[in-house]
Amino acid sequence: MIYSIGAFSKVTGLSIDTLRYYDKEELICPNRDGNNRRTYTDSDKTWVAFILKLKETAMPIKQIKRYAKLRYLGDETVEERLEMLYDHRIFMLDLKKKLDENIDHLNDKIAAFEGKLNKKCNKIKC
Amino acid sequence: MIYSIGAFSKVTGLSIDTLRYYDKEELICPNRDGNNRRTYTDSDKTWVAFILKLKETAMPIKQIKRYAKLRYLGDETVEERLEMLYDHRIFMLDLKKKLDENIDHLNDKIAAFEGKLNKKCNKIKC
DNA sequence: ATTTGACATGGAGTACACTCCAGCAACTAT
DNA sequence: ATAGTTGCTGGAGTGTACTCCATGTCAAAT
Repeated sequence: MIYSIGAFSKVTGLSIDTLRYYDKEELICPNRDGNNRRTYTDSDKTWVAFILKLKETAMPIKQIKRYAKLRYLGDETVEERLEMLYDHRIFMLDLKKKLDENIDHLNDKIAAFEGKLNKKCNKIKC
Repeated sequence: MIYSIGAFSKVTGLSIDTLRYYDKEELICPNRDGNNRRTYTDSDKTWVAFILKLKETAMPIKQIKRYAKLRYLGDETVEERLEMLYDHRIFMLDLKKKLDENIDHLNDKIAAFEGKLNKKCNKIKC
């Protein structure tokens, strides 16, 4: 299956401008047809899904770009990419730890507020 | 305990420029001394710690600002702030879900890569 | 034949969250 | 008294990740 930029925009949810921006940044490198128009494949679709996952966990474009470069270089770069993924896993586990702590903190905060509200309610007899 | 902007910058780890920016944005509103210099208190320290937690979980400045406004208005705004915290908790739990999914996905990806590497190793007999 | 529509490019503009700088005031140490 | 340090303001500049725009090409529809 081959997609024009408009069709690909629809299936990925990325805007046409964003796709062109990603092309310029060499994040997603589509082929071109006889009229110099970008042609995207299903393999690009898989790749976009992965990029979006990396982005969801705050991997900056530059780093994704580095990964993309390695990916386009082929199988010889598997080790290097694996290293990147190991690093990213550490980053994500750290993020998860922080997030869990923050959720705990938020729960404490909410409990404190609820206590405060109850006292207030008692005072005004409701 | 009262802190000058420089001292407060050191205890919070926020740069002097950031503190002035947060003041301008009405996120942290320090008092001023006779020479119009900002004076921060220990209560501001607690507040900064909370702001940093909100920021760590991607709450945008504008939203923190709204919270700050309510906070400076005093106890009558507790209900409203509690609402914001409830919303933020939902946001954070959602973030956590996404993050957990992404970690799972990353683990799968890593496992796939490791399999690929092993095959390669077998091919070249190492 | 011309209009329409999707696509192309280069470059400007935007939002966010800072970060830096020029120019000035006031206290502090020598 | 002069230099140094710390602080003040307003405004400009930075990096990231888009987003928008003017202008132009090409194939298909009318």
